[in-house]
Amino acid sequence: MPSGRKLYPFYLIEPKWQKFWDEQQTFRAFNPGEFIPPEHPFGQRHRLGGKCPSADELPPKFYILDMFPYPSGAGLHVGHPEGYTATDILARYYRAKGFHVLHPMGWDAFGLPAEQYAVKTGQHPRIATERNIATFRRQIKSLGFSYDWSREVDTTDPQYFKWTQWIFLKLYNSWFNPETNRAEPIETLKYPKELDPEPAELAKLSPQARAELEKRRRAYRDSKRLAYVAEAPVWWCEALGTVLANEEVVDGKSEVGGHPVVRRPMRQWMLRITAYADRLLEDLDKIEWSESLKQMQRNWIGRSEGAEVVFRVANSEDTITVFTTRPDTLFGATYMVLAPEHPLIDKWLREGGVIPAEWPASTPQLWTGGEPTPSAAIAAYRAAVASKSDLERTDLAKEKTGVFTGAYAINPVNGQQIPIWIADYVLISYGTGAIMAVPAHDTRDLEFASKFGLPIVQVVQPPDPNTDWRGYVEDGISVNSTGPEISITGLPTQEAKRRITQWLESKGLGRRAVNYKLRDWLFSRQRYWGEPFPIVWRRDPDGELYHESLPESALPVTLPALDNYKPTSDGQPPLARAKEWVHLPDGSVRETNTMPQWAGSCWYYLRYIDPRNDTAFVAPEAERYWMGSKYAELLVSRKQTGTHAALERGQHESPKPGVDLYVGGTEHAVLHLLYARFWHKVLYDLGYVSTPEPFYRLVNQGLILGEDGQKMSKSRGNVINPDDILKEYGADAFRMYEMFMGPLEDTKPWNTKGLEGVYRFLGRVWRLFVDENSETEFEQAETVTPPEEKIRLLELVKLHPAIKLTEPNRGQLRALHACIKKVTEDIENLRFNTAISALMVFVNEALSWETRPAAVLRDFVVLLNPFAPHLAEELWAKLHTGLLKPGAPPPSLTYEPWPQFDPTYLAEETLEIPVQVNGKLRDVITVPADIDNAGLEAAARTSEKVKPFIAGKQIKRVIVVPKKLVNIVVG
RNA sequence: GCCGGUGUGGCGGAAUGGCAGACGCACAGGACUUAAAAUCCUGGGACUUGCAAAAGUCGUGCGGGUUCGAGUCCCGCCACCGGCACCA
Repeated sequence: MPSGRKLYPFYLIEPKWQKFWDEQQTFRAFNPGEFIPPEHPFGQRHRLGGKCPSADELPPKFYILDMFPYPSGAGLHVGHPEGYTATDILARYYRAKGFHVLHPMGWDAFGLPAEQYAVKTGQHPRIATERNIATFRRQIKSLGFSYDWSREVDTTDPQYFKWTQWIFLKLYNSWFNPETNRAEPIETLKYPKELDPEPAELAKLSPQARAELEKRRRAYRDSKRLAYVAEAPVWWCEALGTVLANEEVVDGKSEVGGHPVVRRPMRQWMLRITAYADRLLEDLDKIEWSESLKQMQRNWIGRSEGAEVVFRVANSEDTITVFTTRPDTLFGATYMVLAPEHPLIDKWLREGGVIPAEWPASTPQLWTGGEPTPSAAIAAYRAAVASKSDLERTDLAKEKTGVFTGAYAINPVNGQQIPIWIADYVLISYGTGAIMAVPAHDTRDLEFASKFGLPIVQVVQPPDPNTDWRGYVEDGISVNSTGPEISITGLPTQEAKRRITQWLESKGLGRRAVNYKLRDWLFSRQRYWGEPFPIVWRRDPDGELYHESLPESALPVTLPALDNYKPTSDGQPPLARAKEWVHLPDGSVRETNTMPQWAGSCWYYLRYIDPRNDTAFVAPEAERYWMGSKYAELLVSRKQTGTHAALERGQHESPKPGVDLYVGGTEHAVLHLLYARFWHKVLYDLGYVSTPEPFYRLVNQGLILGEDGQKMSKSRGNVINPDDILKEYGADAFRMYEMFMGPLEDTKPWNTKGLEGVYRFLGRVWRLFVDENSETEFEQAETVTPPEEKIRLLELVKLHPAIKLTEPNRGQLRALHACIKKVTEDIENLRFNTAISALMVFVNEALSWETRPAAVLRDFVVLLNPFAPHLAEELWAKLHTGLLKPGAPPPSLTYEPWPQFDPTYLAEETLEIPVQVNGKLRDVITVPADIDNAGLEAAARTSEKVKPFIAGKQIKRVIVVPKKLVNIVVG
C-alpha cells in the first residue's frame, strides 16, 4: 500500500493518548500501604482514591511479566512486540476485569556487545548502553504498551546491581544442608569431628595450632558455600578474552560470535546449582509451563538413577568406581574404560606397578595404538585427544578410539580379570569418569568392542525371542548371570537391578546412586561490563590466598573508570587495570572477575515489585502481595470463562504462587529460566521470598519469520523494521496484526499484505463511528494547521449520524453478546487471533445497521481496547462527549468494567439443523428453536432433499443430537 | 539416535467426536469515478455431469482401526520444525 493518505488519523490519535497515559500515570500499580491519589482512575474504580490500602484492601493482583530485553544497538525487532502485545492485551483485560495489574518493563543491559564497542572505541560502555536504552524505550513507548514506567529497572544501575551483589552475598554465606534439603546460613554448617573440638580441647591448643585449625575450618567452610571457588577446567575463548559457561559453548564454539574455545584449567567462581537438581526437577510439576519446555529443563538436568560399583584393580590396592544405570548387566562387563584425563591414570604412571612396562603377552597389535609400551600408548593417546577440538570430538563420534592401558580390573561378581582401557567416549565430567563396558547391551560399548575385538557376552534375554540380543538395550530377563555368591539369572531387569544393588551394598562394593548431567554454574567472567563481585582476597600468615566477602554496607561495589577495556596482556580481566580500585587500604585485593549477564536477569521480576527500595531488595509485604497469587486459577480455568463467580463471591482456591504469567522466547528455555528458578529457591530457603517457584505460568511466543518464510536476518535482507511499520500503519495496526497472524506460540511468517488487512479493519472501525462530512472538514483543516496543533483538530471529527441513544434490537444484542463471549474466552485462553476475528465479524455486521445504538458500540469499544487501545480511547472519548455524557470528561476506558456476557441474548428463534443420511450431509433444515427430539426427527424425515436417500430403504436407526444434528442410518 | 511439537485451500489460519475451510490475505467479476487510488458488493477446495439453475463424487501428510458419524480418538508409517546428543 503506498504511503500518503491514511485510512484514519492514527498518527495523531496515537501520540495523543500516549501522552495522556503518561501524564495521568494510568497504568501505575500501587504497593500495599502506598498512597493512591484521589484522581487516579484505579483508585476511582475501586474506591481507594486518597487512601493507603493494605494488601487485603487492594483488589486481587495479577502479575504479567515480559522477558526484559537486552537493549542492542540494532533497536527493536518485530519479535519483541509479539510477546509484549500479548501481555499488554492481558494486562488491559485484567484491569477491566477488576484485577490490580503489575506490568513492568526494564533493561538487561550488561553484556558483551556494549563492552566490545568500548574495547574498540575506548568509550565507557555506559554511554552506548544509555543510548540503546533510550532507543528501546522510545520504540516500546511508541507501541502504546501499558507498562508502569515508574517501575523501570536497569541491571547496570548501581542501585539495581547493589542488590544483585547482595544476593550473591547470600549465596556466598549459605550452604546446602542435605538433611533439610535446603540452603541455610553458613553459620549452621556442622564441621567434621576433627575440625570441631570440644571447647575444653580447644582451650588446650597452642595459638599456632588454633590458627591452623581455623585455617582448616575455613577451607572446609569455603568448600561448602553455594558460591565457591574452584580450579576447574573451563572453556576459554581467546577472541572474547573470557571464559564461558558450558551452556554458552555450542558445537565447540562460543555461542556469541562463534569463536573457537579451548579447555583450560582456571580459578573460577562457581554456584552450586547441582544441589538443587532434584528440587528443580520435582517442582516443574507445580507450575504451568508447556510440556516441551519442561522436557527441555528435565533433559538439561538429566537425572539418571543407577548404582555405583567398585572394581578392584589387579596388582593394586586401588579401586575404580563406575556409575551405571544397568547394574543388572554386571555379569556382561568384559572391559572397563576410564576417561583419558582420569586421575588414576596419572597416579599409575607416576607410581608404577599397575601399568606394566611391557604389553602383556598376547596383547593384540590393535590394542596398543602402535606404541611399544603401555605408557607410550597412553601418552600418545592423551596427546591426540588433547589436540582435538571439541568439535572434532563430537563430530568424529562415529569412529570410536582408545588404547589398552595394560592394566586389569576384577569383576566383583565373578572374579574375572577384565582389561582397562582409556577412550574419549568416556567423559571425565560425567559420573565417575569411568565405566564398566557391557558390549552386549550398550550401543557405544558394542561399537567399541567390535572394533577392538573385545568379548561380547549376553546377559539379557529380550522378551521377543526373535530379537537379536546383541545391542539390545531395553529391559528383559537376566541370563548368564550367576556367580559364586550371587545369581540374578532368570530375573526380569527391574528385579535384577534391585537384587544386585542390594548384594553390592551388603558387600560394600557399591550402592544406589543418582547422577545428573547438570553441572555447577560457572559464574565468573573476565569482563568489564558486568557486576563486580563483593569479594576481596587476603593472604594468611603462610602467604596463602583466601577470599572474604565484603560487608553489606560496602555495597554497591561499583565499576572503576578505565581508559582501556581490554584484558591485560598477562591474561587478567580488564578490572585488574584499575590498580587503585583493586588494592584496598587494608592490604586486601578485590576480585577482578565480574558476574555473567544472567546474574541481573535472575531476579529482576522481584525488583519490579519494589524497584526504588534502598533498604531491601524487595519489601516483604509487597513481595507477598504481588507474588502470592490467589487468583491464577481464574486465568487457568479454561472452560468456565465469562463467569468470574469465584472472584465475585470472594472465593479463591489454593494459591498458585509466583508471577501469574511470564511471556518470552524459547531461547531462554534452559539457561535463564533454570538460573532464575535456582536463585529463587535459595531466596525462598533463606526466607526472603514466599513462593518456591518464581514463574507460575510461562508461555513462549513463536518466532516471526521474514516474508520469505526464512529466519529474519540482515544478510537475507528480509528484516522488518517496526519503526517503518509504525509510520505507515500505526501502532494499533501493528500490534493487532502481530496477534492476528496466528497462535501466539507458533512460528509464523510476516506478511505485510496481512498487516494491511488488519489496518483496513481499523479503518472500518473508524468509519463505523465517525461522520464522513466532519472528517472531510478535519482533513481540510489539517492542511492549513501546523503539525504541533493538529492533535486538537481530532475534535472536529464528529460521531456518525447513525449512532443514536436508542434501544438496541435483538439482532444487535445478539451480535454484541456473541462478540463479548468469543473475545472474553479467547483472551483468557491466549487465542488472540480468533478474538480479533470475532471483532471483525461484529464490525462487518454493525456496518450494515441503519441505526447504531450507542450502548452497543460503547461495549464494543471496551472489547476493542486491549487490542487497539489508542483508537479505542479516541472513539470512547467521542462517544461520551458526543452522546453519552456531553460536557463531562469521559470516564477512564482503562478501568471501565469488562462487559458481561448474557447468554439469553444469543438465543435464536429458529435453528439450522444439518441432516445426514449414513453420516453424509444431505440437507440443512430450519426448525423452531424450541423443537424437541421427536419433532426434529420428523422434520428431518420429511425433508425433500433427504427423501430420495431414504426412499425404499430400511431405516435402522436415527441419531438425534438435541438442537444440533440428525443422522438417519439406513440399510 | 533420543525427547518434544506440527502436518487442513494459492497463502496466514478456523473448527467441545456432529454442516471442514470462520476471519484475513491474494485472486476474479461488478458498483462508484473522466480515470486511478480508496471504498462497497459478489464469487471461489478439487473433480464429474449440466447452457444454466443445480446435482453427484472425492477431499484435513500416508495406511489401517474404533464410531451412526473422525481434521479431532486409537495403532503403524512418512515428512518438517525445535531441543539434546558418546551423559554410561
